[in-house]
Amino acid sequence: MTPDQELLATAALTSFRLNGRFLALADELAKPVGLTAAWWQVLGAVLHEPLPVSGIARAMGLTRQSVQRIADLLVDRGLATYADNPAHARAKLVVVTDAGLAAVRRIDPAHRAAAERLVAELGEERAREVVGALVELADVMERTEHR
Amino acid sequence: MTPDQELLATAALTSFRLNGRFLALADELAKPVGLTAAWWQVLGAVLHEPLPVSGIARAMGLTRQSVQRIADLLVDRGLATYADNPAHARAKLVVVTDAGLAAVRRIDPAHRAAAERLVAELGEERAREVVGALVELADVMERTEHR
DNA sequence: TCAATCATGACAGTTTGCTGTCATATCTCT
DNA sequence: AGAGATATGACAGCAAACTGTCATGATTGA
Repeated sequence: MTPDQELLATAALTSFRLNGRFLALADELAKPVGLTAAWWQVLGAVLHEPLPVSGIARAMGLTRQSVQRIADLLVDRGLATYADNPAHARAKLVVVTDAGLAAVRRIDPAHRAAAERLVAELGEERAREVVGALVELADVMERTEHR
Repeated sequence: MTPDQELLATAALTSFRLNGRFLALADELAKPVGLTAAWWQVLGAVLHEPLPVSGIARAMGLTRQSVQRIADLLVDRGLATYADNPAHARAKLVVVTDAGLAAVRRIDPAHRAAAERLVAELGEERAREVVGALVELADVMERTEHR
């Protein structure tokens, strides 16, 4: 493999590892509150502004169908509801309910603790650099692969 | 959310996005050769040295069961075989066959092109920094969360 | 205006990875 | 040597994301 290929391979394999760790952490944080990582993620996407399913999917880089499944489950559990969308008859808005908001709020202390642990480990400044690099890579991947 | 929480949330969401992009890219590269991203990954893990299923799982940060499933499929398709492991009666070694090696080799040109595109986009030096940051973050996550 | 195109949700089926459990092989320690 | 701990594979079931397809609501352009 060329050096460039090695770099890409390392990036990909590391991204897979990292994804696994973040998923595990999210599940760990969400579980005590009765949520899964996916549920938390969808709830988080509509905390500040209600969005239709397809909008959530776009924001998270997932397919409509995946998000639809989760959204239906959330509504079923009373953590979210579907509200009429003035701009679109079929695309109802996913809105967090009080119960959903309360659940997300209960994750907060553990979430904060985990965040502080991570930042402490890397140092404030390095932590920002590292996350910045992550964002830059994701942006480039999205721009590059889309065509 | 505290600034630390925001940073963790950004890192996690970006990691999910990035994971999706790398997966899509890997599938795109592997598909013309009749492989999936997961198959390619497992084959790649045993290209240089045969490993038992559990060893592959450890190397990739996955569970034994996931890898076992893929390995069985690979053997079924003749891309790998199970060889006796002198060190362990039950833990057979996964070995790439000629067909498996040929498949991986056929991915090479597209793999190289994709790698060059990515590095060109970021610049040689920045690309290394970014991947370094990714590795550092993954390492910290693994060290931090494991207890 | 209205026909063609696009966006959205619903439904079905597939893939991949996970957890849990069991039986057995290997290793460790006294 | 042998008991307990650990590693491994097999099997079953579940969660989450994907692709494909269809019907219908929105948008756009001639």
